Amino acid sequence: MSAPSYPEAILISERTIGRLAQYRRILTELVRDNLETVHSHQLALRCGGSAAQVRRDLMVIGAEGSPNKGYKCAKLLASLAEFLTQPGTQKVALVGIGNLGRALLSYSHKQQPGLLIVAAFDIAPDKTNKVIDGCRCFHIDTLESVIKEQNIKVAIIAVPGEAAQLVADRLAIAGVRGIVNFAPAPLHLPPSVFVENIDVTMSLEKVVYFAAKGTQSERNKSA
Amino acid sequence: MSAPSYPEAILISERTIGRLAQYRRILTELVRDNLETVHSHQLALRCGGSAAQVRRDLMVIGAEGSPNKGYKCAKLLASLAEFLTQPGTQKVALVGIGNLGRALLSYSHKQQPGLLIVAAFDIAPDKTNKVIDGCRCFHIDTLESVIKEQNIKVAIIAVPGEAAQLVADRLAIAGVRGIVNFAPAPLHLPPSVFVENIDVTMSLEKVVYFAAKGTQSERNKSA
DNA sequence: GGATGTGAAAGTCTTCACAGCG
DNA sequence: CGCTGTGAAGACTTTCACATCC
Repeated sequence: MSAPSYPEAILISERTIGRLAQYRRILTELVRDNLETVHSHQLALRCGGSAAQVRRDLMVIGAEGSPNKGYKCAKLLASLAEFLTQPGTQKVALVGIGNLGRALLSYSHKQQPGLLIVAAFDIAPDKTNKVIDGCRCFHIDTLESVIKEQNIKVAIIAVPGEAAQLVADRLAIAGVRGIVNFAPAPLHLPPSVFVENIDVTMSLEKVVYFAAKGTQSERNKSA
Repeated sequence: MSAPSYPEAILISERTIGRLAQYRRILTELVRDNLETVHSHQLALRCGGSAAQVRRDLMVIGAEGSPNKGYKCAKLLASLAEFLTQPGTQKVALVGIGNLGRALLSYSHKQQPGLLIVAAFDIAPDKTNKVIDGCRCFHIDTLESVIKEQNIKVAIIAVPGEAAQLVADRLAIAGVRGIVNFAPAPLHLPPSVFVENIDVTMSLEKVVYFAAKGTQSERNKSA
C-alpha cells in the first residue's frame, strides 16, 4: 500500500495552463532577484490578472502559501517546473524558414527559457543545408526521418496557409503530438494532436475594430 | 419620427469579432473563386468551428441567408466589410524593428488584406532612416510627432519586455487607441486603449504541456 | 428535405466573499 | 489584521433543438 501518487484526475483547462506558464516566467525573475516570498496580488499585477485568479490557478497544482507571508518563490517555482514540462526538455521542430521562421529561430537562440528549436525545414534549397542561429536547416523531404530520428514531439508551422494542412499531416504521421500553427487556416488533425493557433492578422483586425469602435477595456488573455 | 438607426446597443464580444474577421478572410477567397452562396456548415469547416457558432456570429451583424441556399457570398462579405473596419483603412505603426518586426513588415508588404504598416520605429540608429519593405523607419525619438502627424490609431509593439510599458505609455499619449503586444509583459494602460497580447512563448509552453500530458482535443480559438 | 434564426439549456470561466490561520 | 484556500454565485460562451421558410 504505497501512498497514492497524484491522481491528476481533474483535467486542467488550456487557459489555466497558459497562466501557469506565465507565473513560472515571473517567478524565474523573482528568484533571480532573490525575492523570498510573493503574494497572489503581486503575481496578479505582474501578469495582468486578478489575485483570486492567481490563487485559484495555483490551487490546481496544489501549491501552498502561508497567510500573511504569501508563497515561497523558490518552492512555488519548483512546483511549477515539475508540473509543467521543463522548458528546453522538449525539442521543437520548425517548418518554414521565412521571415517569421527566422525570427523564431533568433528567439530560440537568444532566449533562456523554453523554445529550443533543434531542426528547421523548408522547401527552398537555398534555405536548407545550413545552420541559422545555431539550428540545422533541412530540406522538407527529410522531415519524417529527422523528426523520428530526434524523437521530436512538438512543431511550429510557419508556412503559407495553402501548405499548412499538408505539413501538419506529415508532422502528425511522423509522431508530433503538439503544433503551434501560425498559418491562418484551421488544421484538421486527429484529436491526439494538440493545436494552438496564432493568427496575427486576426488579432490585428480585432485591435483595429476595438480601436475604432467601442472601448472595450484592456483584457489580458495573452493568447 | 425617423426610423431608428441601428441601436448597436448590444456590445459584441472579442471572440466574436475575431471570428467575424476570419469569416471575412474566407469569404474574400470564396468571392475570388466566384462562389455564389455558402452554407454555415461550409464556413464552419473552413474556420474550424461549428455551424451553430457561425450562424450565431452572423446574427449579430444582422446577416440574412435563405434556407436551402445559404448566405450570398458577395452580400455577406459586404456586410462584414461594413461592420468590421475596412482593412487597410487604419494605418498601423510598428515599434521594434528586430527579427519579429521585420517579419511583420514583410507580411504587411506582401499580404493583400489588412496589416498596412505605414511607419516603423526603433532605438538603434542603424535600423532607422531607411525604407524596409516599403515602410519608412524612424528613430523612436520621433514617435510622438510621426504618430500624430499621420493620425495613427493602432500600433504593434515588438520590443523586448523591459521596454514595452514605456513604449505603450508613449503610444497612448500620442493618441493610439489599440495595441497588439508581442512583448511577454502585461501593459498597464487606461481602459480607453484596447490591448491584444500575443505571447508566443506561452503558446509554445501550452503546446509542450498538452503534447506531453493529457490529450486535449484540438480547439480552434486562433488567438 | 435541408437550411436558417433563435430561445433556452448546458457548459465553462471568473469573481465574490468569507472561514480560518499565522 | 491581511492573506490564503475555496464553496458558491455570477458572467460569459457555446451548443442544442426546434419553429420556420424556401
